[in-house]
Amino acid sequence: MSSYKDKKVITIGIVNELTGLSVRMIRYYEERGLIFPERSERGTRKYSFADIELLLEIANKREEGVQTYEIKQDMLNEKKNSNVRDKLRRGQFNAHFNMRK
Amino acid sequence: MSSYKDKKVITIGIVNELTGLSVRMIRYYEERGLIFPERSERGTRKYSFADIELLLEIANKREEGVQTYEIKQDMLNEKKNSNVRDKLRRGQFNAHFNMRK
DNA sequence: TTTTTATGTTAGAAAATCTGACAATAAAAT
DNA sequence: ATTTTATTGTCAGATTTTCTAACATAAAAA
Repeated sequence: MSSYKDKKVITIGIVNELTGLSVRMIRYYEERGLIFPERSERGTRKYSFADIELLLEIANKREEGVQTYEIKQDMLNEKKNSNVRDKLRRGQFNAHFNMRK
Repeated sequence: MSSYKDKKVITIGIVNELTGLSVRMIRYYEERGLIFPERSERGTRKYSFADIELLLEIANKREEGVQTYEIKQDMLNEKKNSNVRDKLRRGQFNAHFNMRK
């Protein structure tokens, strides 16, 4: 279940070191709804390795000129697709499409 | 190679949360040579998930009344044994014991 | 042309960490 | 029985890290 990859334990300074993204940009991508760090008791941000990988993908897309808004849409689509795949995998695909037949 | 488990990216406050050990104790176990966090540029400690697991083991042994010195010796022995296993696995066992035959 | 996006920078406050020291108790060693 | 070592806690002052909010600017989009 909760693997190391998904545990939110990394502070923003380390994320900066690991991604090369400025602290400003890391916060901005949060503001734009691309990442969702947790917060400690008194408000300091905590990221996971998964977040870091995501930030690296975001950085790549940004270098290609893709805007944060589009990146977000892409991410939402991917999530939707993976949900569909989940349903397929669970054999609910037919159940869904043949409900009334 | 460098998996998430071994990357030193976690600050001592988070280690405290994750292990329940006081910051004082975490530093003390370092002083006693049981753990080896890395340091950031200006000196703040950075731990890995592996370090955290080790700290939990240390905490267990301490609760059983084992002293840090003994814990360290145990760890050194385990390392030695795993080295022996490595050599065995590499087929160097016989080479070692039959050198002069 | 006006608005939005994407960053940088700065300022002041708050949070987190560091080292070193002193204290106290328990346990071990002599 | 006395002395020493081990294991924590706490405190103080300094340093580092992070936070929010604001202002600035160039490029891109509308």
